[in-house]
Amino acid sequence: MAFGDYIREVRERRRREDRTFSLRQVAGRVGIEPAYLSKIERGQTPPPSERTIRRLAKELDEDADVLLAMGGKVSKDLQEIVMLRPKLFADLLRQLREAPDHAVLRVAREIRDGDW
Amino acid sequence: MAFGDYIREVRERRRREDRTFSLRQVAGRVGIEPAYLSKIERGQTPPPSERTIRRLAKELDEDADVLLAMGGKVSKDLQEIVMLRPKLFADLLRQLREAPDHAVLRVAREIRDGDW
DNA sequence: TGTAGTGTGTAGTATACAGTACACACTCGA
DNA sequence: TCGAGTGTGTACTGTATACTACACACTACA
Repeated sequence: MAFGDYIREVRERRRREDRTFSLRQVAGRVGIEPAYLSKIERGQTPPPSERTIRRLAKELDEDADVLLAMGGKVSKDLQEIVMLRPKLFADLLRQLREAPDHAVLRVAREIRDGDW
Repeated sequence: MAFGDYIREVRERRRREDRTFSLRQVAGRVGIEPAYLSKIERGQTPPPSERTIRRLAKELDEDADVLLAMGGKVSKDLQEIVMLRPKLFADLLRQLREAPDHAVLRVAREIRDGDW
C-alpha cells in the first residue's frame, strides 16, 4: 500500500475516536503545513523527510521503521550500523534476503542471548 | 579515513604499476570529468552518487560496499532488503550493533548452510 | 446565518545533489 | 623545445528534495 493512503487511513481511524485528528490539527502538531500533509496523503508529493515521517509515526502511534519503509527510506541510524562494518553487514543482509522470518528471528535471539 | 583520500591513495598505488591510472584516464573510464574526480579526491566536493562510486570501485578493484560506506552511503539493494521486512531487519540490525564480528559471521555461516 | 474549522489547488522557495565545461599552469619525454 | 598529458581553479547547470504561503470552496453547528 502507498505511503499516503496508509497515513490517511490511520489518521481517519484515529479520528473516529478523537476529533483532534483532523488533517489540519495533525499537520499542526507534526509541524508541517496542512496543504503539504494533504498532498502527502493523496500521493501528490513524494513521502516527506525521515524527520517528518518519524513525527507522523509518533503522532499516529505507528512503527517508525515500517512507515519509513513505506516511504522508501531506511532509518539513518540503521544505515550507520551498516556503514560501521559494511562488508560484514552487506554480506549478512544479502544472505538473509530470502531467509524466512523465523530464521532471521532465531538469529536475533541467539545474538541477544549473549551467544557470542 | 576520508573517501577522497582513500580513492587517491588507491589510484596512485595502482598507477605505480600501470600508467593509465592517471586522474584523467580514470575519470574518463569511469565516465566523469577530470576536474570532478580531482575535487572528489581532495574532498572539495562530497562523495559522488552510488552509481559513480560503484564504477570507481570496479575500476580500482575495491569493494563497492566498503567504498559506499566511506562515502556515507548504503547500497540501494541493501536498503531494499531492509524495506521489504522493516521491523524484522531493523530489530536485527540494532541487536547486532554491538555484537563482535565473529558472532555475526557465525550466524551468517549458519544461514548460508541452509540451517533454517 | 455566520463563523469556525475542514480539506485542497496553485505558486513559489531554499537547499542540496551531482555533476559539466573550459581554461590554466605545470611536467616530462621525444 | 615543444607537444602531449597532468592535475586543478572557477563558473555554471539541471534536477531533486522538502517544504511554505495563501487563497479557495465546502461543511457543520450554535
